[in-house]
Amino acid sequence: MSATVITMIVLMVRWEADGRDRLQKAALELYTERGFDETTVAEIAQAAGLTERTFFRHFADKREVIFGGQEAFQERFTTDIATAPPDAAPLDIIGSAVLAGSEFFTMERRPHSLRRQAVIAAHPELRERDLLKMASLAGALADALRARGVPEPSATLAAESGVVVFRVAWDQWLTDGNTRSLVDIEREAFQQLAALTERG
Amino acid sequence: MSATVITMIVLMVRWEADGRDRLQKAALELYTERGFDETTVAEIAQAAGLTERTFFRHFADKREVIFGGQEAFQERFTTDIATAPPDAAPLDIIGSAVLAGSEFFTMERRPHSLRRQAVIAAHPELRERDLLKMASLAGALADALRARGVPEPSATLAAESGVVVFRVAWDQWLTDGNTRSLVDIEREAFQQLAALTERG
DNA sequence: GTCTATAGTGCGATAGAC
DNA sequence: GTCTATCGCACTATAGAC
Repeated sequence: MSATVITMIVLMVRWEADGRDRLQKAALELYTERGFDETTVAEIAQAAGLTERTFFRHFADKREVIFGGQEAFQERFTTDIATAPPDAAPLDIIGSAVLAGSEFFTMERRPHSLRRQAVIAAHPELRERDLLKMASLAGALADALRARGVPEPSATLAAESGVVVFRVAWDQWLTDGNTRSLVDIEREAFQQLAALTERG
Repeated sequence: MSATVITMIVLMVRWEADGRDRLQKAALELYTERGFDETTVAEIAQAAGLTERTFFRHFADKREVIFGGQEAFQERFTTDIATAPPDAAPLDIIGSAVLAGSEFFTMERRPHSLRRQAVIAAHPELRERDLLKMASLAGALADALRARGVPEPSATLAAESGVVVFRVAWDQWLTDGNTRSLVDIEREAFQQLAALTERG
């Protein structure tokens, strides 16, 4: 057994587990049970065995604790864009990127996503933050397109359209009783987007 | 002259002008000069000759003061949707709605929009709120489409796409040195959106 | 119009890892 | 010595309750 492993075990006894993780779990639980406004940061910290001050070392504010791992999330969507075929249409590049990023959200992850989404939907403050995260994703997608030479405003239009499809598909995926995979729903949504210019 | 009119005049003398309006003007000025975080609600209220308590009677929070008149804004976009031709494509209906709502923003209004936008862009808290307002507009547009019988998810996809075009065009409209009208830029952006499926 | 809870910040101290 | 995670205390401002 290496010294590092021993150290980790010692730390886990002292700190039980990664503080950040514990804070996120405690927050989701408390926000679900009592609601966002009725939960204080002190309560979350206490439930995680930490202090209020430590909470704010990990998360800039009370909302942010629900949106952990945004960097990893964003990276799943953007990594493949640089290596897409050089002559591909902007919306096709974005389509592949959205599908690639969404593969992570398997059916096993659906219950957790559902719990998280319920909390977000119930609190405008969290909905706001969610929209900002989606805007950040759109920005990252647009950046990746521009790096490939796609000019403005096409890059932004394609990126934002991709995020729209993701959000619409996401909501459908989490709809009561749904059994279809997220990528499946997204494929259909991209087709419906293209069909929008046809007469109804 | 009715008693109500006399009362209104007396009140206007007593309050100098509409309090809500003065608070908005003072807030925009202070947010521009000092920044959002460095400005307290007490300072805004004082600049408007009112108390802190009165500020919160008019606006739910410190951000909301920048987003006055959202209802009127939203209505300009949604009113014409019900009377659009019955066989029109969803995205064409939305296109007309966005252009109709945008006509309000003439070149004379551009300087004010520019000042407002600069403050919003500089402060993530305000950007968040702006995104929520845009989401609200998208929701209203989708509602209007559904009322016409456009099914989901087409209604939401079309509405969200329209708001994407509006936002992209809005940014271009406020770009340094721009002389084109907002609706002009939007017309082009809708075409570019349709062209997104073509190979680049 | 006054009172109060709590979100969020600044600065400093402690303690362990390396 | 540095770096990182934690806690402690004092403080202000927002926002809501009374």
